[in-house]
Amino acid sequence: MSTESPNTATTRNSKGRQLVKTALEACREFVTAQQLHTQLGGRLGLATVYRNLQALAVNGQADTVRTDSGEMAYRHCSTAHHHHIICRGCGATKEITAEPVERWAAATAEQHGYQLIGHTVEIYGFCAKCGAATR
Amino acid sequence: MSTESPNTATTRNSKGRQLVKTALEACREFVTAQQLHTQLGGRLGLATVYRNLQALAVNGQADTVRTDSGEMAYRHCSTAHHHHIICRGCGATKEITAEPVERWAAATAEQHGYQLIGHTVEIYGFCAKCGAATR
DNA sequence: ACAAACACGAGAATCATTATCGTTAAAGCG
DNA sequence: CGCTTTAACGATAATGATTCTCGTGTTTGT
Repeated sequence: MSTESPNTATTRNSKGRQLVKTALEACREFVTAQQLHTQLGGRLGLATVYRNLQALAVNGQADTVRTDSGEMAYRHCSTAHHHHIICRGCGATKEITAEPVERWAAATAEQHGYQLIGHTVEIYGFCAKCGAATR
Repeated sequence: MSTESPNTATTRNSKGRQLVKTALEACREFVTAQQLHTQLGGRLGLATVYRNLQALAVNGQADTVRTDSGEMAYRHCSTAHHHHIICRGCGATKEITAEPVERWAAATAEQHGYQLIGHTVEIYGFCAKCGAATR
């Protein structure tokens, strides 16, 4: 080895690595490992999809979030991103932009001496319809 | 039944309900169902702990987040809350206050006709130490 | 082209969470 | 106050996502 062994990430330019990366870039949205595996139609083993997604995340080439149901979702990094507002009643989801938060996140990271990688923002509540039904 | 059946939430004032609620209030922090169950020392079945925590969450008496490892964590609602900035290198976590975001969340919810219940905000990056090691 | 190291695939193992179902105990009523 | 109804409990099985294992196939460096 040269200077220092990197980390958990994969290093080779293998079939699986290519497929996962390409497929992830093709999706403009967050996808789970399972979805990606299905989408690849068995051309790649499930475990391999997991491995490569993790590797991409570690290498900073993918962002990760947790879905509502606790699954991990990945998205290719350079995609313009947005956040969600979720209704606890009917599950309706709207995309929202969060520019003030983006700025705040950057500033806060800096304040604490962190190099910003990413952030997670979600708002949940009751939408107009469900809010009315609740009262 | 009287007017309308509520929802998935528990309605009775049962042993389990009491225990879970009290234990949750005692913790000032987020706890997982498993932790709470352990903490109760088997005085309550695991499934029951899950049931009651969910019920509290649905009733708006508890907030929920997902831990880094994907587990669900609950916290009694009225606790003053904060967010976290997490280092992807060493896992170090700092508490941060996010007043601007709180306000933004409230405003955004209103804009979309939602009754705000809660939100999730997390920032991740590399802390000063790990950031230096990476470059 | 060859050897060594890494990545792959298939399936087993984990672990949190949910569902099942017979039993126990609240709540309301006569 | 005892009875009936029905929600909640407990133990355990089932589910589902993710991780691990290990033998085999590929990529890389020389």
